[in-house]
Amino acid sequence: MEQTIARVRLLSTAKATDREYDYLCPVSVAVSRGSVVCIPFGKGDRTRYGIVTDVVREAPAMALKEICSVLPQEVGLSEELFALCDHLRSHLFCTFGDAARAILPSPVYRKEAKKEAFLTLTADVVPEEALASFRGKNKEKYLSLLRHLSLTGSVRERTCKELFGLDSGGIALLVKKGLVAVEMEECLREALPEVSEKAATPSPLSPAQEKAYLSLKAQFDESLPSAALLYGVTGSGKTRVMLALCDYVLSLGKTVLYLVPEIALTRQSAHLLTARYGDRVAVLHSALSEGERRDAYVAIRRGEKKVVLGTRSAVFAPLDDLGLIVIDEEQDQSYKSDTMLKYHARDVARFRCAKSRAMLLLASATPDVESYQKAKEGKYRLVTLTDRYGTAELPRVQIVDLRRELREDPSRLLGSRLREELAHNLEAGEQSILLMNRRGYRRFVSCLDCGTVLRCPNCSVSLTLHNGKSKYLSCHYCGHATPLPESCPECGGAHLSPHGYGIQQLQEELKEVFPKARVIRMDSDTTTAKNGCDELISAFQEGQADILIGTQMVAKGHNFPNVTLVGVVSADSALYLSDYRAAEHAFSLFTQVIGRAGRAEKKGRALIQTLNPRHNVFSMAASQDYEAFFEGEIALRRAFQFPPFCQMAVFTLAGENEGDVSRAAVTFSHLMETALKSDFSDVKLIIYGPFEATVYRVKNIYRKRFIIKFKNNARTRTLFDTLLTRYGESGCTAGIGADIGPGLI
DNA sequence: AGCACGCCGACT
DNA sequence: GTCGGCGTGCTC
Repeated sequence: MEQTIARVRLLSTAKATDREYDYLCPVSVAVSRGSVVCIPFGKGDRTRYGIVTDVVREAPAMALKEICSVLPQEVGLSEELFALCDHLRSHLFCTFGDAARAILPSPVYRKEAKKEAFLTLTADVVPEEALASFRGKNKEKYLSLLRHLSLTGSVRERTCKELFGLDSGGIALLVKKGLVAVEMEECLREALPEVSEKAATPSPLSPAQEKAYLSLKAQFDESLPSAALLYGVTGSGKTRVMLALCDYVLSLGKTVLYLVPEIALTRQSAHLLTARYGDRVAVLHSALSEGERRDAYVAIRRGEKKVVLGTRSAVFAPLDDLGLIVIDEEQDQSYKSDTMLKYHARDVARFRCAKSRAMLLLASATPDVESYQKAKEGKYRLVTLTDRYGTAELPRVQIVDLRRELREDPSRLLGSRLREELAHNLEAGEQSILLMNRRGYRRFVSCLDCGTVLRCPNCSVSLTLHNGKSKYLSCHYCGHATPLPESCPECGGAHLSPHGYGIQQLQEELKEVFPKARVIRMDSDTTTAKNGCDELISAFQEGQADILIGTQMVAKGHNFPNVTLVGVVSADSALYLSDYRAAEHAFSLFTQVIGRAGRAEKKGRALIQTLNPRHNVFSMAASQDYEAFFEGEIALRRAFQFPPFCQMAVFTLAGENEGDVSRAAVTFSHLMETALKSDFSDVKLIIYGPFEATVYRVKNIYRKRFIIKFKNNARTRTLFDTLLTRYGESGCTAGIGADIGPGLI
C-alpha cells in the first residue's frame, strides 16, 4: 500500500550512519524537505533528532517506524541552507548533521541552557547618595561599580575583580546593603544599542570613496555571483563605502550579511548598522543566549530582518533574497573555525553568494595573501582606497632594539624607551595599549637543582605559573590546576624557579613602575566565556583605565579615540611561529597595531620592541606598504609551493593509547600509498608525515598528523572521502579528523 | 557513535 | 548456576 514516507538524516551521528532512513509521516502534521523531526532510532528506539531530506509516496519494502514529532517549520532549513549542508559535507568530510547543527540554533535540538551569575542594581540607585555614609577604603571601587551598573545595567560577577578590583567579599557587602542583586541568567542579555538619530543621516562620501562605491555598485548591478576585494589602508574609510553599498542593496529589496571578526567588534558595528537600519538589523554572536539565538533565527527566517551582523557563525544566518555578503577584515584568523566543524566563513560565503547570485565583498587593510592573489588573477575585482581620510595621519613608528637592555636585565619586559612613552601618556592623561603575543611566552617553573620542568600530568606541555591569592600552576590545554609545590617533586630540591614571561608578569611590572596607573588586562583568564571582553572594552573606552594590555584581540579594529600610544612588548614571538603564514600574520598585526594609534585628531605613536630591528616587515608595516610585502611573500610561497599555489590538508589521528595511535598512523599511511598506486593513481599529492602534533598530548589524548599538499578538486575530495571510509573499516581505534583548506598547522 | 546480542571467567 | 566482560554488527 502506498504511504507518505519521509527520508531522514540524523542530526548527530557517526559517519557510518550518516545516510537516509525512511520513516512514516504522521497523518496530521505537514512535513517537508528541511523539517526538523524527532524519530525513534536503533534497537532501543531512543529519540533522536533528524532533518527531512525528501518526502515521497510509495509502498515501503519493510516495516517502518513513525516520526514522533515535527518542529515548527520556521526552525527548519531553507532550500539554500539545505544545499549548503550538502556542500559542507562533501568539502569538509563531515556528516550532514554536523553541518546542520552549525546552522540551526541549538535550542532546536537541545533542551538545557547554561547559566551565569550577573550583578544588577536593585532599584534606581544613585551611586553617590547610596554610598554617602560609607567610609571604607573600597568606597571608590564600589562607586565605580555602581556607576558602571547604572550605565550598562548588568555586569558579570567574574569580571568585577578585573574591572573594579572587587572580590566576592566586596560584592557580598553590596548585596547585604541591598544595593545590588546577584542573578543567575542564561548568558548575556545584550540589548541592541539605542538608535541614535545623529548618526542616522550618513555624511557624504569623499571623491575617492565615491569612486570606490560606484565601482562596487556597477559590479553589483551585473546581478551575477561575483566577489570584490576592497583594499584600503587603515583610516581610508572602507566602512563608509561598504555601508553605502549596503544602502543600495537594501533599497533593491535584497538582504545583507555583514561579518566582523570579533564579538567585541559587533558592538560598535551594531551601533553603526542599527543607527542606519533600525530594527531591520539582527545581531548574531556567541554571547547570545540560546533562546535569543533561536528568536533571532526565527525572525530572520520569517523575513523580519534584512541585515544580519555577526561573527564567523553568522555566515549561516537564514536570510532569503541574499544580495550582499560583507566580510570585514577578511584576513582575520577568526573566520576559520577550529572547533568541530572546520569551515572557513569566507568559503561558506562564497558558496552562498554563488547559490543566490549575490555579491561577496571582502575588505581589509592587509588582505590575505591568497585573496590578493585571486584579485591579481582577476577572480576578485580589486577596488583600492589609498588615501587616509580626513585629518588622521599615520602614527610615528619606533622600532626599538631590545638586545642590549635584555642582556643587562633579562627579566624586564618594558624597555626604557617604552617606559618613557608610557610615563608621558600617563602624565598627559592619554590612554595606551600594550600588546603581548601570548604564544611562546608563558611562565613555567623549573628546578634549579635537577633541571626538571613542572609539566602537566595529562598533556605534553609545561605548566604555567599564576599569581592568584596564592601561587598556583595550571595547564592551558586541559585546565589542570595545582598549588606551586614547596620542593621539586623529582629531587626534593628547594630551588624551584619561574622562567618565561606572561601577560600577568607584564601587569606586575606595570604595577611596579607605575603604581598609580589603572590597568585593564584582557586575555583568556579575564574573558573566559568569550563574553567578558565586551565589558572590558567599553570600560576602557569610557576612560576607566589608562593602560589596556592584552593579546592580539586588543589590536583589532576597536575605536579608542583617546589612545595615542600602542606598544608591542615583543614582536619576535609573532615572527617566529612555526607556520608558513607567520610573516603574513606579523605584517597584518603590526600594520593594525600601528593603525590603532591616533585615529582621531591626536597624533599617535607606535612602539615595537624587538630583537631583530632590521627585519623588513617593520618598515613595510610602518609605511603600510602592503604591495611590497605581498610581492616578497608571494615569491616565497611560489618557491616553496605553499598556498595559494597548492592547498593544504591536515589529517589527525588521536587516541588515548599511544601505541594505537602509532599503528593507526602506519595503517593510514599504507591506505594512502595503496590508493595512490591503484584506483587513485591519477591524483597528485605530496604527503608529509606522520609526525607528532605541535602539542603531542592534550588531555591524555596523543595526536599524530599528516600534512598534505594537493589541488582541491572533486577527484581529490573523493580520494579523501574514500580514505576516511577505508580507515573507518580498518578496525583502528584511534579517531581521525580532516582539516582542509587554509587550516591550522 | 550507541545499543543490542552473544559467548566465556569469578561470584552467591 | 548467573552477573558481567567488551567483541561484533546493525541501525529505516
